[in-house]
Amino acid sequence: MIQEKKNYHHGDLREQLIEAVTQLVEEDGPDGWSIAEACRRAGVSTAAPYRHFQDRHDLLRHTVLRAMDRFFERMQTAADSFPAGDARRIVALGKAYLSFARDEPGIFRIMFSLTEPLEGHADVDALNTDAKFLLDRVVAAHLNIPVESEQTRARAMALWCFVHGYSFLQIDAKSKAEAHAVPEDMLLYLVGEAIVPSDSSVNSDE
Amino acid sequence: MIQEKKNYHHGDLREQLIEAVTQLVEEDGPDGWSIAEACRRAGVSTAAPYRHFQDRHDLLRHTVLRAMDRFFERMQTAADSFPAGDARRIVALGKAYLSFARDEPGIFRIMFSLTEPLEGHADVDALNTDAKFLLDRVVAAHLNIPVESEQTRARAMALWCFVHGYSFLQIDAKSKAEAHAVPEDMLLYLVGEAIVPSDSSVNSDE
DNA sequence: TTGAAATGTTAGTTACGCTCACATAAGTAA
DNA sequence: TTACTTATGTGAGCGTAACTAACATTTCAA
Repeated sequence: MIQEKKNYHHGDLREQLIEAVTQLVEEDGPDGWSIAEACRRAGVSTAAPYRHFQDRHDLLRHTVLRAMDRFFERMQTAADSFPAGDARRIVALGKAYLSFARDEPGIFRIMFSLTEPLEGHADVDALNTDAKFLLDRVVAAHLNIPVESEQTRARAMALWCFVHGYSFLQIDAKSKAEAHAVPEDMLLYLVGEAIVPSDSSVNSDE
Repeated sequence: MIQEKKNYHHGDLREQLIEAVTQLVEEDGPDGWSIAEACRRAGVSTAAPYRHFQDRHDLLRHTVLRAMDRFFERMQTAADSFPAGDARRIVALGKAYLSFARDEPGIFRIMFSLTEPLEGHADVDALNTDAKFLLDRVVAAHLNIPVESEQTRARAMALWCFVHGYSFLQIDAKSKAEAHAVPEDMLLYLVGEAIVPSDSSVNSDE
């Protein structure tokens, strides 16, 4: 994927640096990457990146932005794969979240470690809001209650937290037997049923 | 707390380095600390730590071990504050988890970021197992079903994941309005009721 | 008392982040 | 074309951090 430059001008350095960092983060861990190594992979000097990124942090931020695109894309695809109200839809969303965490644990960690560098960035805020709304709509449709109710927000939040926590615990303890003590599907359906029951017994103003 | 050495031999360097790192991690973020800065605070040269720790990673690992002691202590205290079966017991546990994350977000993040460096270390494994058992017992007592049932393990795991995820999301988005969109107590009781219902309608072999 | 073990220091190596002055290429207007 | 501007890359060099090696000081125990 990453090819060294042939001419004096690289032509695609900005993108390839992001790509290189994306790889390095998975290979060497969230802290194991360096601008220097990314430069080696792209075949440029260590001063070149500063024509495209302000500093180390800025490069990482843009790498995370790319990752968030991929992340949200998966969530959207999962949401589209089942009709509203279908119990499998929520599980599919959870699994999309989980599978991203498993596929890209390094960048996943960084996505939720960076606070200040992403704050205020319109892109990320919009992305977050989109994801939140997506989940709210799914939950509301499933429970057949208004999107703007407190019940919807609370239950969507509960699901979000659960999947987020489960994802983290999974990638932290990947090889530990403990992680698989409870069958995944059982857990997902148990939580889904508990927080967003199929029989729609939830009242929006309860 | 941290006092510079007066004599040639510091006397308490090992502990003070851990203390310094603990502080630095909160002040400058999980990646913002350095051996050099910790040395400055302890008043020793930058070569001194290597008499007590193998390398940077080793120092961090021991810092995390201390943090885990504090963490588990809180959980234990919370568990002891209410009798078995009392609904408030589970909420208290969740709040203890959450309050640690809020009080020491830096070290909290590191606790769950380090994978390899802690793996295989008997201390940490034991600590993790203890915490897991504690939660299992609380859940089993509350539902009045055996500790060793799959229902117990699954529901304890679900609670664990939820609180873990909630903690992370909280410290990530501390200043964001979104984080407080749902009242905390409402969320905790909603999830508690959903996963571990008070009316004990859960059958251990369902 | 005396030698070994523990614990600290100074100096030096390597790697990285970053900047500066300079080089090369690409685009634009005459 | 030519000439000017802008974009993008290089090499050299600075400061800092992790780590090591050789040496110094203290403690402890035989």
